[in-house]
Amino acid sequence: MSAIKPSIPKGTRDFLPEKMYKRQQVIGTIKDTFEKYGYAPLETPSIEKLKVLSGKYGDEGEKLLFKVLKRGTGLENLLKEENEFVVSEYDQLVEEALRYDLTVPLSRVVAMYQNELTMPFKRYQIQPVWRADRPQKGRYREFYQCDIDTVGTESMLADAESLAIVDEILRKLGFTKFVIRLNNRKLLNGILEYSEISGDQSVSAMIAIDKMDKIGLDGVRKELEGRSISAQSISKLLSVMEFTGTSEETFSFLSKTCGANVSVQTGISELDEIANYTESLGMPQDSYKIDLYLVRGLGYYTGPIYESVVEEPKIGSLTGGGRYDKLIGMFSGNDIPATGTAFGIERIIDVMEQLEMFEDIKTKTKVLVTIFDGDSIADSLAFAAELRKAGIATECFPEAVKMKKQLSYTNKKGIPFCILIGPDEIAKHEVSVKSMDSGEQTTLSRSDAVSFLLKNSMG
RNA sequence: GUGGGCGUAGCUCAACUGGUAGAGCUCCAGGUUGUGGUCUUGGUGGUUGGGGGUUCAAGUCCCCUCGCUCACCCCA
Repeated sequence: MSAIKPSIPKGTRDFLPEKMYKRQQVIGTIKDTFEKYGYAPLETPSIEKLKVLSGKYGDEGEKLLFKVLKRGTGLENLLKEENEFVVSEYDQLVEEALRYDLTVPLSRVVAMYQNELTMPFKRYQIQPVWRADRPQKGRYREFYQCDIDTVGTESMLADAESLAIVDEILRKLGFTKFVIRLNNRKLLNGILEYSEISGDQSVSAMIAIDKMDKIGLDGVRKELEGRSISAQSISKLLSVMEFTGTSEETFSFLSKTCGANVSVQTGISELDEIANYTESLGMPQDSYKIDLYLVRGLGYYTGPIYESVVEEPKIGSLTGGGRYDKLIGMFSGNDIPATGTAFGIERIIDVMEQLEMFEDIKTKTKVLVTIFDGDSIADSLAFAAELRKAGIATECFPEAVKMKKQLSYTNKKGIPFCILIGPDEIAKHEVSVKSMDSGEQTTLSRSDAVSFLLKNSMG
């Protein structure tokens, strides 16, 4: 038998049980919090029409779409030499693609089911998404996203709630050193207008600004120069961007310098509103900071934007989101405002592993019932059933092999207790309970054993 | 798409300037036929990613190719 060398596609992973327990723990915490705030679950198909996805993620994002080859294109015939295969239209080859994020599918859903959904529509969605980029640390081709979004309200209260939820979840998971960077696309646009940067140049400038945390202020300056933005604009832009201070100080500085610009003014008041609401919601005010350098992609954001980052280990953002008031309109024809945030659970888990924030769970089984020999199978199975009836996670070894082997299994699986039922126990209608931790073993009546295990294996 | 690093047992890795492929862990069996985790003895396990070249001789040098990985771009 010559085996195929087993492997999985790059950027994908298998999640073995020990890892799944960690993932479930994180996802469970996130889901519980979402529901506590009134968000309802939604799932959408893995594949979407290419038309739905394309044009939403910018040029770079477009390249990263996993496209699905249409059936019956005749492309297979390319393998036959005599066949000449010509495609005149791209969509002859592809009409579907794998979901790239959860926001665009949501927008599609809202547009499709407008009359069925009660607005404002608050939903959460936890599903895998796919991106065809080169994997690297903290970056995969298939990964899960957890999104919450509020659709149908322009209120900054919805944005503030997103921030509060991010803060609450990160804390619940055990993060202490994180910060939510907060900015506003309107504010950014206004600052660029003030700096007399417009059109293609403003997109270009935003890319440069976004690199701040990687290349520093001088690096940004060089980037801007390299992108042929006038010296005058650069100095005007950086004179604003350079400012550091508290939220209030930043707001008043911006009002003073470029507050005449309408976008700047709107941006500031939106952020100011958010700040007030988060405070009322009881969110610690040092959890976030205004960060004028935050840009967040170039797709569909129109208002407040935010992402949360940890200082160590060095990895991209853990969560990210913002307001996108125009996206749904691309499907529905009329604009429907929306805001929301995505949790990068892969990164959250990676970081939690690196910081050793998990308690290791090897199994959830509390008791293993051994099988002494062929004659005792019925007794073992019956007692296992009794334990399960009492709510104790119990497994029965599936073969009447040597005790040594059954105990070794129990030990390796990390199951805390095992039950031995041999001829002696059966005769007296008893069972022996062995603690794998201490090695202590006692023989009890069956009902005593159940209550003993109930007491010692819970919690 | 661009640039670096690395591919040897299931896993982690050795093998001096080319000279008979090795160790630890895992796994299996025994020491202990009703008892794990420690200890101890033995055993299984390889076309050195693949192909070609140089050489008396290649894991080692050269070329090609595939794969993994890190960084850039971009992003969760």
